[in-house]
Amino acid sequence: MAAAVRVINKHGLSAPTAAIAKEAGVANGSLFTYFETKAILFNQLYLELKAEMASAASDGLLGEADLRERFFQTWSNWMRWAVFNPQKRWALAQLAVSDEITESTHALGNQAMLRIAAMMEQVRLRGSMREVPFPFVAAMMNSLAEATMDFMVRDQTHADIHSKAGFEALWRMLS
Amino acid sequence: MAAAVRVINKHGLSAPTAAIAKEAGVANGSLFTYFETKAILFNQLYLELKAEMASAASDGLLGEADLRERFFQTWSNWMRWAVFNPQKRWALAQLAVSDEITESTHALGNQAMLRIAAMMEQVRLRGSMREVPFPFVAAMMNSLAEATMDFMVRDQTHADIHSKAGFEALWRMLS
Amino acid sequence: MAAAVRVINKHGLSAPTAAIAKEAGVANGSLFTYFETKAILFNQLYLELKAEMASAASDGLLGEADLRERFFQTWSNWMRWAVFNPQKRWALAQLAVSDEITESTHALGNQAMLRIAAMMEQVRLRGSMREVPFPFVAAMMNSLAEATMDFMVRDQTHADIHSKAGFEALWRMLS
Amino acid sequence: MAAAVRVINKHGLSAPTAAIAKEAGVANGSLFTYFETKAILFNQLYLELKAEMASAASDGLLGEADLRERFFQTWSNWMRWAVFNPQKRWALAQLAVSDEITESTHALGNQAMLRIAAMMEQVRLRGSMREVPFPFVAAMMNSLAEATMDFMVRDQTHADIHSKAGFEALWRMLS
DNA sequence: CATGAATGAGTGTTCATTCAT
DNA sequence: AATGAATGAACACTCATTCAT
Repeated sequence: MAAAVRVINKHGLSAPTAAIAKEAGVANGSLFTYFETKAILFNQLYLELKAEMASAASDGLLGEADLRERFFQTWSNWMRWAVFNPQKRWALAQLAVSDEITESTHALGNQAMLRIAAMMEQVRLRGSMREVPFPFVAAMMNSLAEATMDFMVRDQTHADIHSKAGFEALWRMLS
Repeated sequence: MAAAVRVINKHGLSAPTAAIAKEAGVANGSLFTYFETKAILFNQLYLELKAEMASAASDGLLGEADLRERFFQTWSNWMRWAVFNPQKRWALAQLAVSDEITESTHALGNQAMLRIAAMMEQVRLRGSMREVPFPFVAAMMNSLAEATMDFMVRDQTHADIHSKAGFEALWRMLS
Repeated sequence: MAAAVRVINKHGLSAPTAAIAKEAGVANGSLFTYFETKAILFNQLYLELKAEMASAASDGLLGEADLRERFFQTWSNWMRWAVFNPQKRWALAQLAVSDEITESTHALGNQAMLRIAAMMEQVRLRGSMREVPFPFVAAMMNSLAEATMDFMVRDQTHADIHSKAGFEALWRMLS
Repeated sequence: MAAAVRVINKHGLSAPTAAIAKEAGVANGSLFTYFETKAILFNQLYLELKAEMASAASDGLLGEADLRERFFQTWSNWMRWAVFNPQKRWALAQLAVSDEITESTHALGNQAMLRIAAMMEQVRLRGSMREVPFPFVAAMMNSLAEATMDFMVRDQTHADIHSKAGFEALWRMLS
């Protein structure tokens, strides 16, 4: 998987399976012992990366803090993961838009984000977007997160400022 | 170009040039009379679609209305174009994330969005995001637009409601 | 023809007809008004270059001088032409080994060399190679000439010395 | 390699890799498992053929015989190889003038001829060409050999006579 | 289970030649 | 006669996948 991330960063999604195998230090064909298909490998990688990202976001949450604080901390974790794992993030972003990732994989991936989504849900239900369908709002949150990550990676010196700005924009949107 | 849009919707960006040529009703090699390279074709297509989208968004603007109204109308036009041209939008979205599209093409594409960006700028400068860099805010607007379009296309019955919800979320974010 | 020489020097014998036409300042298809086929163009070019080379070799011959002197002058002219027309010579050399040049073209090309051959013949008939078939000896002379030209072009500073050495080798061979 | 020789004889240097693969009884793409590139295949083939030719020439040399005899035997072997391997020789000749063969391959190829060259060198140093640069003389010897081979192949009935005539011409030239 | 050579369909691109204007 | 857009066969090379060892 780590090898796949590296090779995807070099070659995009057209990364040859042979290159991935080589990077992983196994033989050409061995890759297909573990993943019947390139598409299967990619779907699995997508889930793994999404899970890692979600888990990183939920890291070290203090239960007692108030909602905004906890939400912000989650958001910060999320953004930090992106900045410290640019290769993984890039691979994840590429996979997310690829048509190799099936509908059901996308659905499974969203489940990994459940804890973050739940937090957002609390904010949403008491704000202006209470009538807007949950998946729509979730998609918007995601898209703001993506935009923020992009900007943080591009301008790392002010990464924290951008992260904060992104969160505040999200919060305002949900309020 | 139209043929390319159709074939990209069928095959993704790995659409064979031969398929595009056939769809366009010309010979295999004729495609390369007009576009030296597949990448050149894609870059040009990206610009064309982006321009069409931007122009559709700016359509029939009433100069006298107040800012929010004019912004909303632009947004509505934008969203409507997406809903009525799902294939073009899909192709555009695919192209936007492709690494075949050069930096300079992206820059040129953004120029097409100048009028929309200018409108957003007016809102931004008098709101909470006045300190946030313009390109960051533009990226956020774009990402909200994308999310909204996705949702509208998926649930066309309530397209108008979603469009409105998307706009209001954007407005709140900028306020 | 001149255009063809230039383009052949750039691209070898796989020189696109389109490039030749462009270099000649005529349209793509016009080339085929004058030469039905690329092969026909090449055969004609071969003859033209060979004729030019032969004519250059025979230039300004003094009838009164003795055989060796006249032969040497011819040889010198020949070599000089090669050094001063490296592009033409290169094209001619390429064409000579190409399988696009027909047997009959080769035969015609040899006729252009008749005056040089005749001179060689005089030397041959009174020397050690009097029993060796004429075409064989002609081929040998030619091959020595080619080798000499190559060396002269590669080391132009001592072109004259190499030319002389080549001639003397030839003369010794024929003696 | 043998397949390549055969196909080059049929199609010239524009021999399709697919044809070579088929002739070799392997799949289209397998060829590229062994030779990354058509050019690499050709360079390698050139070296192999040149080495074979050189080795054939040096075959069964008697150390005791005098220089002229040994040189003649080498020459005879060389010529015999050409007559008995016309396809290989043709391929080698084509490759030698192709611009696919790199400078360094040519250099390596010449090393294969070292033993023959050394013998020639002995003759040269005691004869009229002692002042002429070695590579020039080597090129001349080669060109005479080529001319002789051509003639032998064309008129096989008198192959031996032509071979002898060629050698004597060379010897005279070097004397 | 691991290997890596073999496969062959598929791809972007080139180019000699044609032909309507 | 001149044009140059159109043609489509041809080609080198790639790569996911298989399978004998």
